[in-house]
Amino acid sequence: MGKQMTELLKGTLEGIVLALLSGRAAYGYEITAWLREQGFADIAEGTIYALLVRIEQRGLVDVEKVPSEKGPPRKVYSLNARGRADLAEFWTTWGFLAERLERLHHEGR
Amino acid sequence: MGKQMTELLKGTLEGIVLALLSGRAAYGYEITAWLREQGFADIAEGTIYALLVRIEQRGLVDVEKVPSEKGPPRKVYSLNARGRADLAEFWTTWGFLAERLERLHHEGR
DNA sequence: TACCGGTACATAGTAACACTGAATAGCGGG
DNA sequence: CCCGCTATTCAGTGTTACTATGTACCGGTA
Repeated sequence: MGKQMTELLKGTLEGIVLALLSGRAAYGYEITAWLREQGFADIAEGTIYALLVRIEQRGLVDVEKVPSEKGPPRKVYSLNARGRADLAEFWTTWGFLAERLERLHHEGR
Repeated sequence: MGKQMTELLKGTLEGIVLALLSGRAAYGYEITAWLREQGFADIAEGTIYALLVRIEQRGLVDVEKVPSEKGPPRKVYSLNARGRADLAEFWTTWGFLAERLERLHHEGR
């Protein structure tokens, strides 16, 4: 993956995962697979698991262990109230940034 | 500044500065002031100077020392060919990300 | 039985970046 | 003569994503 993408993902990736979880509960392996489908081909599993640990420790998600038919038990994450508040704040921050970049891009300033 | 903004700026700030320099040459103090005008109120001066050192060492900009009437000499940065190539790549990467986030935001997935 | 591939999670170490807080230095005005 | 504005630099810190593994459970197959 490009170095630029790596740096741009810092901060963004968490928002992406929170946004996904706002739609439906999911577990790490599933999230990784979904990201790959979305075109984020090279996001390492370890990255996602580390991110999930972080947002859990910050109290943004609720966790439930669910047995799997095909392997070790899944840790299913779902967004709670604090997570939704954090996501809303993320969209605000992102919107601010995206607006300014869009302007920069098209004005060629 | 919000922690989210701090993280979102990683990678983005460099693109912003490169975009600015693609329009006109500028020096650190001036860039900081311009960013504040654009609404990035709390970007530390030290951050910009460190960024300028980085892009200079990567050979994305040309530097010229210009005496100032009001203080120590200015280091004026201008985008060169490699910088323009890097900026183009940045816009591609940014576009990919922005598109996916826009979709996530409006589909509520 | 023994092995392998797919599922699923975890972690130690590294690199990159923005921030904090301070120091240095030139210049003009009160 | 010091204060404020201009202008740059740097050491130390925290956060994040990546690399590279390791662990573990399961079903199928030779």
